[in-house]
Amino acid sequence: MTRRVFHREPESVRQKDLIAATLDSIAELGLSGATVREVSLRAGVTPGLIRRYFDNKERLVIAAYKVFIADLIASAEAGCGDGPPLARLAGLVRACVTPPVADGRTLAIWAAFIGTVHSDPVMAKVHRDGYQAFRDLIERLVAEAMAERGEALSKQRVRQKAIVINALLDGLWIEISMGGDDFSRLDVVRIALDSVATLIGIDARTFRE
Amino acid sequence: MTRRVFHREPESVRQKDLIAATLDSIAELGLSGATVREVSLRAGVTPGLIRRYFDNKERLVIAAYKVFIADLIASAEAGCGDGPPLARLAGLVRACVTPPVADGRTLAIWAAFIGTVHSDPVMAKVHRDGYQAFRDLIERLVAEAMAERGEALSKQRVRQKAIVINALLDGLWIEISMGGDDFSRLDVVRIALDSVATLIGIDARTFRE
DNA sequence: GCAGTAATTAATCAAGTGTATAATTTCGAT
DNA sequence: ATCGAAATTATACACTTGATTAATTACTGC
Repeated sequence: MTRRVFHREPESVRQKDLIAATLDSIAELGLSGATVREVSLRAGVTPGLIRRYFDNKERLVIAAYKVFIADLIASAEAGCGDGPPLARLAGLVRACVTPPVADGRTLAIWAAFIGTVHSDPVMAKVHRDGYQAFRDLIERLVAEAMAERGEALSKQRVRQKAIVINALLDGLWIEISMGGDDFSRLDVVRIALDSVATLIGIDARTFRE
Repeated sequence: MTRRVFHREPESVRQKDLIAATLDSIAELGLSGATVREVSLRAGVTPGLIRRYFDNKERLVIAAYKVFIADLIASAEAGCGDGPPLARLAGLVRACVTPPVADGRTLAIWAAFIGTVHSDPVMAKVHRDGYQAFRDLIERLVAEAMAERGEALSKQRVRQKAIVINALLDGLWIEISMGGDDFSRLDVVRIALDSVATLIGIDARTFRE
């Protein structure tokens, strides 16, 4: 019986491949479908390698969660561009309600992970860190945007606005990604922008640029 | 070796007990922790009974999901009271951001279930039905509330407002239930009410009653 | 009281899981 | 070319899972 041929890969690409295979498995089969065998199969590798690179399956999942969240925030942040604050805030809003952030696959993976947060302290920490990073981003943008308009708000009020905007974006993101509703992409962006404009008390037309 | 003593129960109460045990298991241990053995242990019963009353473990989980969603919507609906439309909408908002709807355990169970929706068609249907029921409720309340204030909106605009309010409530619900932030209950209700008032374009003071 | 029926238990099974380890192969250094 | 170290595979193990079935028990109607 001849063994299967294989070729070596540097540690970084093997890790990346395994994480990608993990996220694929979770997206298609759910967390319970992301078994060691399924993941290694998708990565074109045998189960033993997972142990080599991640020790545990648990650590692989955690690593995958970290990468997933980092990519998600990076996508959102990339949508901001580098214009004036108000435009950056609008860019963030748009990014949150359009692919690749607002997307069925993304939501599926997010949902699978979220389901573990309450009963797994490590996953909880990963979640908390990512969540805080995102809300800090919003908070910063809101503060700068209001300052740009000459309306300096107290830290308290900025924080409250950020909380509400964050909640709205989260909710819209879920609704859109779930795909139950049948609004076109343009509608979605307009609704999101108008709502955020209303919430921070500026003119919708101004905000739409 | 003497067998353990047991007593018979009517079908309805056994089913209810098993479902309750399932939800408890999921809340504390996650979906993967809700094994047939764990559930039957919590229900004070042996694993065989699950098969008798639900055929599959899968059907038990689906039944539990249905009950969970129905209870959740019932809680929200109960918060509406039976006053005028605007007061009912305010009641709904308050209910969504306070226990037992906004609550760590509730969120944990919801999250666990949500993680299965994308890869399980049956769970997806249960979710869709519950989601639609909730948004219909909001849509109805918004329509009546606006009519009460003499501002009759087109179906389209009511629908859009309902989508946005629904998203905001979802997002706030998640934020609050997750418990990461440290706002007091009064703040939460006020923030939610003010935000919804702003979104539907009425005076916040009026809305707070 | 007693018999019969239905609920419940107990025990077992096959399949799938994560993990461990030894055997093999690849590939760079020499 | 070849040797040696490191990456990868193959195999096996112990355990947990959901499912199945036969034996037992509790309750109902008479």
